[in-house]
Amino acid sequence: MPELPEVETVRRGLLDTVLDRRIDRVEVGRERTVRRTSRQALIDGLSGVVIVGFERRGKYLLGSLDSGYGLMVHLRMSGRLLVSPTGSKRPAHTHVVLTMGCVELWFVDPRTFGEVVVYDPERLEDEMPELLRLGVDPIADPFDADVLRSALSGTSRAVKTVLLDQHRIAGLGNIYTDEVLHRARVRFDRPANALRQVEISRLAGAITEVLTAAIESGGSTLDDTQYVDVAGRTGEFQHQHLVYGRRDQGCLTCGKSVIHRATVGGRSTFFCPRCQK
DNA sequence: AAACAAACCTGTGCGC
DNA sequence: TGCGCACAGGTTTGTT
Repeated sequence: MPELPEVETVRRGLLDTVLDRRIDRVEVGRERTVRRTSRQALIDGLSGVVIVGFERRGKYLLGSLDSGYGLMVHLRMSGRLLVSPTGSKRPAHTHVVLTMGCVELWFVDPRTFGEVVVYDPERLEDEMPELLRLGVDPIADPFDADVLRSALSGTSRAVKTVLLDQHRIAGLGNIYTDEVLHRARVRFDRPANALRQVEISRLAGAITEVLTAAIESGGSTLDDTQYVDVAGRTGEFQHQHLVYGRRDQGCLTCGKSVIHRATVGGRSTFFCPRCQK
């Protein structure tokens, strides 16, 4: 579910609600959520601790603890972080609860693909190796056509597949990849290393513009309302989707074709065959 | 190297 | 109403 704009929206919500609050109680329901370490490791790592910062790398949410340790949360497909008054009724699938005085932070995750981990930033290679392998973050890092050209170089895989590869570019998922390719007028199945310079420039511009606009809109909430921010509010960027989920509907860009659906790497892909070459 | 499938889970929506 | 199936925003792993 959540891609870069949704994770960024959650990050900003956490800065406003739980930053600098001491964690006085840690509850872990489903141990699967803390499978990388253990229930006890999370309790020991967070009890009595203050979260003093939140950063984001791609879809990874990273908290800094006053103990010197780090807190990593990945929402994967169905994870949500919600902040509520202490004692509120918890939704189904609430697997972790951090009580911080008058508020509680809940990690809710029906499909249990998500993760919550306390790690030692000095031992990243052992404890959070994937963080070291993430590619450029188009919002958090300097990003332009040259950076994108390097990220796309050396592979003939379909450009959509490469944009989804978190080792090359961190943060794009299935929704935003399709939206970006449409706005750049590039077909999803073009070999990444065969794009012309002008196309790479359009793509870089579209990535920055779409992600920035989506963050301003608080992310995208689809019909199932799976994604909401820490206060339970929906995003609004879905109203600006031009292709995602619009199979057989008229193209909003050219008005002359309809949106087609294909499958790439097992993922649904939406595009306009007339606009995207 | 790349394409594909399966794995991890639960919920929802659809056709019948 | 109920049943079975397809499908879902992510990522890793293993197989052709």
